[in-house]
Amino acid sequence: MGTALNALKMLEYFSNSQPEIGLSQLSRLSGANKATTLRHLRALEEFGLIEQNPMSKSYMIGPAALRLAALREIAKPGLEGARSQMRSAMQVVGESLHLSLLEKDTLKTALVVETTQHSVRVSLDPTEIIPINATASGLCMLSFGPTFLFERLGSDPLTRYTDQTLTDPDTIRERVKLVGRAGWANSNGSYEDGVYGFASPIFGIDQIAIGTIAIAVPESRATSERLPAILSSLHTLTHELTANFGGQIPETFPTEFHPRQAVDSIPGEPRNERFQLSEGK
Amino acid sequence: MGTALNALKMLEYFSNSQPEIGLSQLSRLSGANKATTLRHLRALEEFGLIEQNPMSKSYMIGPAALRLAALREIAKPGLEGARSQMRSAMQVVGESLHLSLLEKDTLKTALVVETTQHSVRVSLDPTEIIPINATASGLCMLSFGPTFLFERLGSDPLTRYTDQTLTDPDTIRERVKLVGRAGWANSNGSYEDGVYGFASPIFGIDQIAIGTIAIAVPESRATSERLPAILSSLHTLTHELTANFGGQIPETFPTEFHPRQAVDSIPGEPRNERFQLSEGK
DNA sequence: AGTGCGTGGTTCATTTATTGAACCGTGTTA
DNA sequence: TAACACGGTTCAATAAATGAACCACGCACT
Repeated sequence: MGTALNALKMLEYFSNSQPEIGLSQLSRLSGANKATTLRHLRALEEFGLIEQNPMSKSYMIGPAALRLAALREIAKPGLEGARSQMRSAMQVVGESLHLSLLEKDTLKTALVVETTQHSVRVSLDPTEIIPINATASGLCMLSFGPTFLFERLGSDPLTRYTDQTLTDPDTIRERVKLVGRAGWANSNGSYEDGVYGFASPIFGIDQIAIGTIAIAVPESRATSERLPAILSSLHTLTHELTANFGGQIPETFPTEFHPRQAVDSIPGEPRNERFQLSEGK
Repeated sequence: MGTALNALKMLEYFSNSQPEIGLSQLSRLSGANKATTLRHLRALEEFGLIEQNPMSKSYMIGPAALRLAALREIAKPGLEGARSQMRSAMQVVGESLHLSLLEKDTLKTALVVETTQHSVRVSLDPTEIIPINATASGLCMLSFGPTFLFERLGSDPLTRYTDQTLTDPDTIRERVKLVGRAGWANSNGSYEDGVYGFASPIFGIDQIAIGTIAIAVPESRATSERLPAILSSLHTLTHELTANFGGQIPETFPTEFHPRQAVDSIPGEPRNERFQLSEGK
């Protein structure tokens, strides 16, 4: 059941590393018979979603993809799509959300959705540049974003915002490693006192983060029982937003987010009803 | 025959003016049964090429389009695709081809493919800005491009390049009208003496020209018997390149190019073995 | 309240297109 | 020269797509 879908699935096997695929190879990859593979390719080709290299006889994604993408942008401009996804996530977790995108070499706020459920909320300036050393989003970007961000860490002095702010490049590198394993990052008052941040990456087509999605929780609501809900929202947002922007999640990316994999805690603070984030390390 | 293709054809009905379509309406548009329409949409939705607005229940192009477009750019970057299409056209007509794209408000050379079949050929400087009043490409752009180009015609003085160059805005407007009906434009030595130019538009997603494709013929080979071949090459190039850049041909665009619809001739020159371009007017 | 119409979506017997093993011709490699 | 992998084709068997009728819902107009 679902011939059309099976045909479309042929498109899944094209990737950055393998933009052209031959008939037999695609037949092997998809597990379908060579004849059916060919039929599917022909159908896709007629529509323009597949193009055959007349020399090598191998197949690649066709120009119709561009037309559809342009139409998509009309139907749902990138940020509009992101906004509605963030809104529905906001309904679930009841906290403010914050989408930032990497522009050149700085992480900039692209979209803010504030919670409508609480009067005490984290309000963020939408014009702000996100400091890479002081926020969960920044750690995420260092871990999943372009390597140059990580490499030149510490070449410029890191600004201190609160007494929790990380300013030592080496400790930041350590945390970034943990973020890479966990898939998400958190920060506790390292940018603004009383604000707990949780962030996960949004990937581009090349499986490198193009931005982050973050949930900001005021200290008063930062109880550990709410953490699983936050993380699961974050996880689905990473997938939805990556899809929304036309990106691709790396295969190595965690399939779920574990509360115990937090990278930041409040040193010296006794375990209490607040997030106990680093006990599992 | 071709279920997958029928499913994909559902995507054809989405447009700038109609980015969201409901089930019944799409069923009517496509002529397919409502049940099959729904099945197709479901298949496309599962792949991500269709997304349903949960509120209005109507459908729109999905985020997978963006992913595919990004893959397409990897497999065949826009200009690379254009180059190979121009090469094969060059093999057919045996003349130099010239792709220009509108950048801001000037028409710039993007790609030049010179003929390999003749030693006498038209060579074009690839860094050149194409004067809109003196070339076939310019006339095409005025006719099919953004309206502001046409509207502010004559607000700046028009440069004269040869004694054939058009510098009077009113006569240019007259020619542009003809080009709009014909679908293609020609120029005879209005930019450089001895060069016959033939151009047709390349359309963007909004059915407005984003550039032009031109064939440049040296006077020595400008015989009228070669005109049909040139025009048919131009016509297929308009379609291929428009597809290559993800654009869409307007419904009103001519389905073929007629030699008699030429807009430019050599005033005063007797009819001879050269192109007799305006005799049909 | 009721009536009619348009909507999105479902059902199931009928029809029709999809499927895949085997096959062909060609080019490459050993 | 022989074996192999490639792209592509054939055709009987089969499994999937199809569409008329139908349902439930919402809305506008009497």
